[in-house]
Amino acid sequence: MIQSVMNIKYDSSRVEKKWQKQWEQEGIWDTKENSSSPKFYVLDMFPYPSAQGLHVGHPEGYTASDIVARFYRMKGYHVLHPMGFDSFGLPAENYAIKTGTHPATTTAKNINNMRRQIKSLGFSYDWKREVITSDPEYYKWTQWIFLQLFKHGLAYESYAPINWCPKDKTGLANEEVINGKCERCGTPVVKKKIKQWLVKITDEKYIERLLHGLDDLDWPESIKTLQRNWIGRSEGAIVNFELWTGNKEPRRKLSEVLSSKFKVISVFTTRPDTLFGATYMVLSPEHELVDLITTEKQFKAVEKYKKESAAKSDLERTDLAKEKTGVFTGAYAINPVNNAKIPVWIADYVLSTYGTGAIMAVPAHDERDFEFAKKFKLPIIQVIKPPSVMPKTYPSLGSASAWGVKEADLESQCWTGDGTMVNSGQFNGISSEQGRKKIVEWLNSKTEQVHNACLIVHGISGHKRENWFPWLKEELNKAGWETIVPTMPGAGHPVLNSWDEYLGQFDQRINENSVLVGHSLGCASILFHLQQLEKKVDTVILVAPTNPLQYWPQLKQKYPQADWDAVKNMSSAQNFNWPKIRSLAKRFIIIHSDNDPYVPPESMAYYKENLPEAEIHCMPGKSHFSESTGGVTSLPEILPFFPKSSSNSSVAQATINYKLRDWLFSRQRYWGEPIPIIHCEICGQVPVPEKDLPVLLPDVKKYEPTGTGESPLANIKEWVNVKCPQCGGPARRETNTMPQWAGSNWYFLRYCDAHNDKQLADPEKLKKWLPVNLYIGGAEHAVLHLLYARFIYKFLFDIKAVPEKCGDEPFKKLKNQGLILGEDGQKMSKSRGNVVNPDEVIEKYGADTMRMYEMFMGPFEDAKPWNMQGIIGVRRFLDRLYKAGENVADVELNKGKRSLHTLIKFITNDIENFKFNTCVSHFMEASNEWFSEEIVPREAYETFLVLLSPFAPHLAEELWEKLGHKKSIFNEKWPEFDPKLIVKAEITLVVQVNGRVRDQFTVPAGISETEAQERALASEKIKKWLGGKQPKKTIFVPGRLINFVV
RNA sequence: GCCGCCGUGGCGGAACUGGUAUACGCGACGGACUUAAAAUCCGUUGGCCGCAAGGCCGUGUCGGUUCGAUUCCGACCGGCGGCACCA
Repeated sequence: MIQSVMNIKYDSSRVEKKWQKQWEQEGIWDTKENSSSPKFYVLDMFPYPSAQGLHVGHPEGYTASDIVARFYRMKGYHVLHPMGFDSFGLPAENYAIKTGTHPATTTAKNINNMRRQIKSLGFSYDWKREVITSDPEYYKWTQWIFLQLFKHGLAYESYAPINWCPKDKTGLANEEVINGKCERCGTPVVKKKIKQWLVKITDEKYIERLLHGLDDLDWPESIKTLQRNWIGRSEGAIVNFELWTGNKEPRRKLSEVLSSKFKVISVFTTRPDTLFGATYMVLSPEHELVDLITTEKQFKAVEKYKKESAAKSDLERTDLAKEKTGVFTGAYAINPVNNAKIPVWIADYVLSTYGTGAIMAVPAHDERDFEFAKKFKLPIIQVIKPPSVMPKTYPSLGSASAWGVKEADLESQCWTGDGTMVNSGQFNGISSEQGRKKIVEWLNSKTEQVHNACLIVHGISGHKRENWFPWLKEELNKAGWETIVPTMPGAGHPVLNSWDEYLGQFDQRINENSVLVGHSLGCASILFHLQQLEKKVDTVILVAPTNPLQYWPQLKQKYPQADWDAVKNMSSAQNFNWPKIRSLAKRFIIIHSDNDPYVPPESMAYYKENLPEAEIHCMPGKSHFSESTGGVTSLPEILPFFPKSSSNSSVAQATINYKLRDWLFSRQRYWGEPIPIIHCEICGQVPVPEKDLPVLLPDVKKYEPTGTGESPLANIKEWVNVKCPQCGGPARRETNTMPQWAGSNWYFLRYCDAHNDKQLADPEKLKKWLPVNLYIGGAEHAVLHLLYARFIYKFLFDIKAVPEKCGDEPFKKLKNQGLILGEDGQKMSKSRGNVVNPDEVIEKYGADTMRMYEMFMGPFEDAKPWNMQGIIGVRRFLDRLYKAGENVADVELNKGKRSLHTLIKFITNDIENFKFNTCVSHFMEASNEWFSEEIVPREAYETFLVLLSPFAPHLAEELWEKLGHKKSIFNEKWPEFDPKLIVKAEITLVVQVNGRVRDQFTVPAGISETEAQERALASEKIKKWLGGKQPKKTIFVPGRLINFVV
C-alpha cells in the first residue's frame, strides 16, 4: 500500500513546483541556436494525446532522453530536445461520434492535460518548438509533402482491394492488420475494393535503400530484423510455363487465350533448382488467367471455389486453412525443363498479392505443396537429395541416420533444404545452390529468340481504331511474338478510360526485349510511360506522332465528356526528359505520312529535334485515318518496321520479390489531414496549388463515415465543390483524409524550425540539427512509424528538401524502452485494473522519485513489472540525501577521492551505455558510504549533486541552492574523473586450487606473479588443498587471482 | 511453423573482455526508539550438513570446450515479442 510520507522533511511537491516555475521563467531549456559547440539532437517519440493521459510507460522513455539531454548539455553540447503531439487519429473521432464533441475540442483538452503531466516531471524540453500535427500551420506541410509525392509519381489512386475494418469503417494498411484483425478494435478485417490513395514505398528507387540503409544504423538488431522481414526481399526467378495447347473442351478459344496478355503462366520461385520436381501448378483463385483456361467440365467447380474463397475473410483464409483446399481447372501447362504436361489447379494457399499470383508446385521439397499433393493425390518427385552427413560432425549428436531418414521417407515428410540434385537430367549430381543459377541460364539459352512483349498505345484519334488493333495483334501473333499486350476496348476513348489499369499490367512484363508502339497521341503516352518506368526497352515505334503540346488543349475542348482523369500523365508531356527517354530504348522508329492533317511539319520537327537518332519513314499519300486500318497506313506496310526475333525471350529470369506493399494513404474518416487534390472532370487529378495550402479541415455535422467508402467530408457540398485550379471548370475536392501516420513521419524535421511559414523547415537549420542523434520510443513502432518515416525522409532527401549534408537516414541511433507491466506482471490495461496513474505516483512520492524509480526498475530495454513497494527505496535514498545536506562541511576529501572519481566514471559510462538502472545503484552505494557519516565533505556532496542532477533535477537544484549557489546547477560542467585516482592501492587477491576459491588476502595492487605465488603457497589453507603436491600449472590474472592446478 | 529476445535468491535485478555469483533496492526476520503504531536507524537473510572451524550444492535441463563458464559451443525444456500458406 502507498504509505504516507507526510512527516518527511523533504517536501517534494513544493520544491518541484518551485523549480519548474523558475526554469520556465528563465527559459533555461530554450535551445541555443547560435552556438559553435557540437550539436546533439535527442528525440522522443511524441505521444498521441489520449483521454487517459500519460501512462507510466511514457515517462520511462522521456526520463531516459531527458537524462541524456542534460548530460550532453553539461558536457558542453548544444542540445535540441523537443516535444509535441501526434494529434490526428481515431479515438477523438470515435468520441465525437458518441458524444458530438468536436475532435478538435477533445484533442485540445487532452493535449493540455498531457502537457501538464509531462511538465510535472520536470523534463528539459524546449516547449517553444512544440509541434501539434492537427495544427493547420503544421499540416500545411504534411499536405505539401503529399503534393511532392504526387508530383513525383509516388502517390497514386487505385481501385485494388484493401483491408477494410467494418467497425472503424476505414481502410487499413497491411501493417495495421494483426492476425487478420484490425489493430485498434480487433474486428476481423475483410477485403473491400474501393478507390484509395497509395504511396509507392515499394518504388525501385526506395525499396533497396530502405533495406540496405539499415546496415549502418545504430539500432537494436531486433528492430532491424523486423524491418528486413517486413520488406521481405527474396531472390529467385520468374519462370514461364507454356499452356498445353491440347486442352479438351476449352470454354474459350485457344486463340483468345493466347492473344490475351497471358500466353504463359508466369511463376515466381526461389528454388528454380527444383523445377524438375514441379508436378503441378497452382493459381490463386483471383488470378486473371483462371477464367481463360478453365474447361467446360471444371467450370462449375472452379466458379464455386472462387466464390467460396472470396467470401472468406483474411482470418478464415489463413487460420482455418489448416487443411488445404483447391480445385482443378481442367487445363495443363508444360514444364519448360522436361516438357512434362502438368495440371493447373487453383487454391487459396497461393496468394494473389505475392509474386505473380501463381506457383509451380514441387511437393517433394515444399511443405505446402507436399500437403496439397498428398491430399489430392498428385505426383511427388524427389529432385533434391538431402545431405547424408551433417556439415559439422558432432559425435554427441548421434549418427547421421537421423538425416538420412528424410531422404527415404517421402511418404510423411519433405525436404526443404539444400542438397544434391537428382532426377534432373543433365543437372544430376550438382548441388542445389549451383543448380539454381544453372537452370535459369540453361532455360534462357535453349529458348527460341523472340520478343516477349509489345505494348501498343493509340491516341484518341477516333473511329476506326477498333479495327486496327485486333488486327495488329493477330498479325504480330502470327509473326511469332511471345506475348502481345493488347489495348483494352471500352466506351468513349478506350485507352484513356483504361489507362491506369493498362499501365499496371505492362510494367512487369516490359523488359529490354520489348517493343513499344504508339499511334497518334499514344506516342506521347508511350514515351511518357517509358520515362516513368525507367526500364530499358528494345524499340520504340511512333506511328503518326502528333505533338502533344499542340494537341491537348484542343482535345479537351473537343471531347469534354472524355475521361480526362486518365489523361493526367499526358498533361505532363511538357515534362519530357528527352535525354532520359533516349537512353531507355535501343532504337526509335517514326512512321508518318506526307498527307496527314494531324501530323503537321511542326509535329515532326518536334520529334526530330528531340529524338535526333530516330529512323524516320514517310508513307506517301496516306492520311492519319486510313479506311481499313484506322491507322496511318495499312499493317503490311508498317509491319516491316517491327524488329523481329532479335533477342531473348525470358523463359526464366532472375528476379527479386518483396513482401512489402504500397502504403495505404487514405482513410474514409474525418479527423485527419485533407488530401490536397482536386478532381476535375476535364483535367483529372489536379494538385492544389501550393499557395492555397493548407487545405483546411472543415467542420462537419456528422462524424460518421458514410460506410460506402466515403468520408464525412463528402457531405459538405460547399467544401467539396470547387473550381478546377487548372481549367476553371467544375471540380470536386478529394474527400479522404490522410492516415494516422502521415503527420508523424516528418515531425522531427519541424522541430528544427517549428514556426516557419515559408517552407517546412529552413535547410540551414536542418543542416544544423539533422540527423537525429538519439531517438527513443517504444518498440511497437518498429515497422509502421520507423519504416514510413525513413521512406519520407529519403524522399525529402531526394527532392532536396532535406539537405545533402544530413544524409538519407533520419535516426542514427535508436533505443526502445521496454514495456512497463502491471504489478501482476501482465500488460497494463483498464480491464485488468492494473494501470498505474503517474499523477498519483508524483503526488505521493514526487517527480524525482518517479523518474529515478523508472530508471532503477531494470534494464531500459527490458519489459519489467511496476512495484509500488519498490518505489519507496528510491524515495528513502532521496530523503537521506536531503538530510545529509545539513551535515555538509568544508573538510578535505582524502580517502573519499577514489570512490568519488569511481562514481564519476561509473555514472558517465553508464549513461553513455544506457545503463540507468546501475547508475541508480551506484548513487545508492555512494550515498551509503558517505552520507550516513556525521560530516559530509562538501566536494563529495557537490559533485554527487551534479552527477545526480540529470536524474533528479528538482532535488539537485534545491540542494545546490541550499549550499549557497546563486546559479543553477545545470550551468555546471559535467565532472571529469582522474584515472590515476581510481587505481586501487590494494586489492583482494583470490587464490584458487583447480579453479575453486580456497583463500584470499589483501595485497598491493601491483603485486607480481612471483610474489603472489609465494604468498599463496605460504597459506596454510592452500597447503592443505595442494596436499603437498607441486602445482602442475599456475595461472595468474593480475589484480584478480592466482590459480594452482594439481 | 519461422524470426528475434530471455530464463540468476521470496521479488525487481547486478556481475568488466571467461576470473570471488547474488552488488543495489524491495520484502521477510531480529533489535533500537515509542505507552503503542507508523516513520526512522542498526543487524541477519541462496540451499543443505555442522556446536564450530569448515564443507558440499547452486545462475532453466543435459552435455561440450577451459585451470576456471551466469558468460563461449551443441541439444532440449519453459516464457515473452513479432511474422505467419511470402513460393
